[in-house]
Amino acid sequence: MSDTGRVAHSLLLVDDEPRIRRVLRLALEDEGYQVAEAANGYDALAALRREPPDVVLLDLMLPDRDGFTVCREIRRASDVPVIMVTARTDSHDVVAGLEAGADDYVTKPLVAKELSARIRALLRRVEPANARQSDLVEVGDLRIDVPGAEVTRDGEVLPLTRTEFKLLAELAGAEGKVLSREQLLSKVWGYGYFGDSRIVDVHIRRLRLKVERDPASPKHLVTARGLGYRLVS
Amino acid sequence: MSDTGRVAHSLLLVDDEPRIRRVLRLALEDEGYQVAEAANGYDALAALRREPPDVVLLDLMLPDRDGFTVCREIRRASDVPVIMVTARTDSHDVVAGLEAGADDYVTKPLVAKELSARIRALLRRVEPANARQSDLVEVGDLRIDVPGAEVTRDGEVLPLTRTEFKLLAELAGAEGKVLSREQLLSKVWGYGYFGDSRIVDVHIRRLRLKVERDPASPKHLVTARGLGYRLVS
DNA sequence: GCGAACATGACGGATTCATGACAGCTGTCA
DNA sequence: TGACAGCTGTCATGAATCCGTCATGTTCGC
Repeated sequence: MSDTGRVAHSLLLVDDEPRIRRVLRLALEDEGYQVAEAANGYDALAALRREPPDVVLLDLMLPDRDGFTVCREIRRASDVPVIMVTARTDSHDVVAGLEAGADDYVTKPLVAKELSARIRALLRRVEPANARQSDLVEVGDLRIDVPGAEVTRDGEVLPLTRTEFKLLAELAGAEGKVLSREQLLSKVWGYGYFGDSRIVDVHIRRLRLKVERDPASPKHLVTARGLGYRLVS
Repeated sequence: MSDTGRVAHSLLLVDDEPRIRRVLRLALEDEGYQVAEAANGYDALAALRREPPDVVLLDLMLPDRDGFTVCREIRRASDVPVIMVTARTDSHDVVAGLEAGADDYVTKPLVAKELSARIRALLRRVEPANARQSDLVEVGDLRIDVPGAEVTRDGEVLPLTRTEFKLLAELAGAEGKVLSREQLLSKVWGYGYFGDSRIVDVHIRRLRLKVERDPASPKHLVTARGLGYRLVS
């Protein structure tokens, strides 16, 4: 539960004013965060899928899209914590921001210590949920070693590729729940992948060929027709 | 996935001013929450043990102990979401409140809509972790695993299709209440569906064939002539 | 007994998924 | 650098099965 020995938390700072970014970045780095920047909504979404941060700090006034829209777009594929950081203090904006999916809403001028405290409070709430994925998952005769990126059956290592492993690990982390193609796409391929969702089918097949004893009638990687796939013991 | 049919969320309102409690209670009940009250830290902790709420609203100025202390005491025994509600706007207090374990910190004078939005944002973040229990519905000898999209009887999996499953899950969520064809149409088929409502009959039949031991005289999926259908144990 | 409401069985179109093939890309190793 | 193997995403095809509709039979309430 404690943060000892943990790597610095990463933030994505989205604001169109270079000066504000600079000030905030310095203040936040001072607080021990690792800060990435984006100047508009488009860049933010790209950065998000390239390297998902622990928290997004989102300004409302952006050159391309407004922050509400960007927030909704983020939420469409990601659960990343979002804090709206803006000069607009009107209560309607606060409500709109939170309704758009933001977790918190703070107004400029900012006090760095307070922002940092709010980030910590949010991380405290979110971290346990992320940590819930245990390091070793056993499903039927499969042992999935997540940090080791290795899957064994009867002590024998199965030669999975990276994508195959990430896919299997996601399904294993969901404890038998059905995951839709879209969920799997955003988790395995990353948020913002726009290709055909049939790619999931293909990789499920490749996984089955390696993981299932009889790939023609899969026991573990089960199809939920019209819904997605799930992993069962 | 949706909250349809969910009971109201419960709040515990901790403030020593009866007048403020009254105003807040009315405003929050108006927003659809179920509100309990406590006038001091001692009562708050007792109420928390007796009947844990979904969210605690905690004033800083309390007659017995200050809010920071109460918050820390709450945290010692519970992960319940806490929002500090206070007149003290000083940034140091905000930081202290959040460091004491609060999830959010809002200052009076309050805008009910904003407070409500912040409560919703917090619940949105917390709910998925708590949701795990209500995911499994048992009706008679049927076990309906909603996230797993699976129904079992005597440990045996019933091969339901997507529509059949959604239909059964809706009926199961209503606990013996009669649901009209129109209600079922809008919940299972979605609001935009304009076809014949007899489609419900057909799927009820298909469900009976798979779910009922004697489909000719259904025990669970009961017809309410002229009204709709209901699921009974 | 009559009409309305529901049950039943059948059918064709539409979805959805499995499967195998293939070309582009990436990283590796000589 | 160039060859090469392995990984990835795309596509076409075919099979399975699901779904909405309809016609007809049955039951229920009055």
